[in-house]
Amino acid sequence: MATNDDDIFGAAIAKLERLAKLDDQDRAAIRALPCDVRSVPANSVLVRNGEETTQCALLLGGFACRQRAAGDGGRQIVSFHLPGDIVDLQTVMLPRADHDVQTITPAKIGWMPTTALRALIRERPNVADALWCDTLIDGSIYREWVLNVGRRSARARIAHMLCEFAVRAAAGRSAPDRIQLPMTQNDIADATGLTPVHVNRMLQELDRMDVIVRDKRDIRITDWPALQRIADFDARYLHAVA
Amino acid sequence: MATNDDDIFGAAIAKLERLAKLDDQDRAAIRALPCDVRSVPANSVLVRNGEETTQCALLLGGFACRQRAAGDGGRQIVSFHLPGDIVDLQTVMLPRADHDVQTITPAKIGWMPTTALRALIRERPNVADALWCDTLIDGSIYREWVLNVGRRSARARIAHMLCEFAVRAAAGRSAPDRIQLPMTQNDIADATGLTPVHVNRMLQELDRMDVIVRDKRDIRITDWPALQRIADFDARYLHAVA
DNA sequence: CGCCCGTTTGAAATAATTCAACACCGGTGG
DNA sequence: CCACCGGTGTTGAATTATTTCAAACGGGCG
Repeated sequence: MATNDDDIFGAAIAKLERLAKLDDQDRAAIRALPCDVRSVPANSVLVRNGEETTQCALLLGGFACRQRAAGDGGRQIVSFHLPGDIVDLQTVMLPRADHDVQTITPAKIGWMPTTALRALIRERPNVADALWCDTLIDGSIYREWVLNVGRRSARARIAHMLCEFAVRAAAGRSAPDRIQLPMTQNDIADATGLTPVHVNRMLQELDRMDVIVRDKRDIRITDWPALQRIADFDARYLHAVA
Repeated sequence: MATNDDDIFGAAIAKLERLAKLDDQDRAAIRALPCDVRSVPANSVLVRNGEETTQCALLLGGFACRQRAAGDGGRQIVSFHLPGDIVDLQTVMLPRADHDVQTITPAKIGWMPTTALRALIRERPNVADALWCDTLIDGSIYREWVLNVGRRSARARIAHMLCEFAVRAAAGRSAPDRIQLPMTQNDIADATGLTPVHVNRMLQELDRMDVIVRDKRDIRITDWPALQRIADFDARYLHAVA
């Protein structure tokens, strides 16, 4: 079971394994999935609102975001995605996408036919459980985001986004203290429902408050408890991703 | 297959049937679900954040909302629920609740053991498909809400909430023109991330703009296209609930 | 070198909040 | 039967968080 260069499913399996018990057959079935690997530049659209899809994108490397466009041209990022995430699992059941998914860095994508995923789900109940858990956790994250943009101050929203990203990037490992943000301040603005200039000012404020220190997009969290407090962050909504 | 008084699953089955093909055995299996029916007053807590649950609540009559509490005492409603909704489906896979569910009117609830639901999902793939679709649509609605509170003006947020509620209440039937809101302006405020007084002013504004006319909580939509335009509402995110 | 993207800064404008008071209504109890 | 009461809705004025607009900076890259 050593991870070799071809084990593109490593991160994804590790993630699913945190959500449900998988046996050897389950793992083998996942590894047997046909998967077309491609490298794409930043800002590539992986899923487009309204389109019908026959392929599912597994994020193998790099970062992506899920977003909805407002009628006035504004956009709202509704989630960020890390390596190991199946970025459009809902197209397995709901073929017509209701939003966009876009890479925010250069990324490596594994494309899998939805039919193969569907078959996997029917044949491997454990995998189905894990994937269902995954969508439920996505739902939980969305709920937290509604709370975040709906009821928290600008400063708290940004702190919260940092907290979430830090613990998700840690992926089960502990104590996230340094994060390399893949997204621009503009992206943070679109994720928190704020203006880029206000995001900038709030980041400076968090810096002045000595809870983070910034070196461009490299952020060191110097006071994790304080950041959590400011953010009103309670990791339980992530359901033991940690 | 005539609906009798005991057919408490009518609304739920109708809803699932809109999401996936069900056969007679599927329907029979659903109807065979053990279900303990109770009437509860308004503001009853059905699911409490942090608690482990062994029962799932099916909303048979009345209305409920799903909400998260902010650390400062504020609350954010993240969705409303109508008769036929399984109000805490995620507890089937994720036993520990990450939010609250509360009735907003007197309601009739059918309590079902999660184990029975879990067994149903394992044995009836069609039902599993329908339920999965349902959770995916919930996710889509959450995404729309993130956009709503994150990027739209107060007026648009409230208009959007009205639009969504109107088409969901219509449940497949067309042209919703009159809706009886079950929630207070305070609830609307908590759902849109606004203040109760601002909600009040915006409702008045929509009234003055002649797109709705109000008689306490009874709202007649007099200009549906205009309301949709103001709301930036596009029903596709509801995925053919209509 | 020059250009573009992302970041930073300042000042003015505004949407929404806050606070406080009042009207209304159905229900409850004296 | 009336008086009171809490919850809901409404109004006004002052305050504030955030936006808007505009301009400048810096650094990586062709």
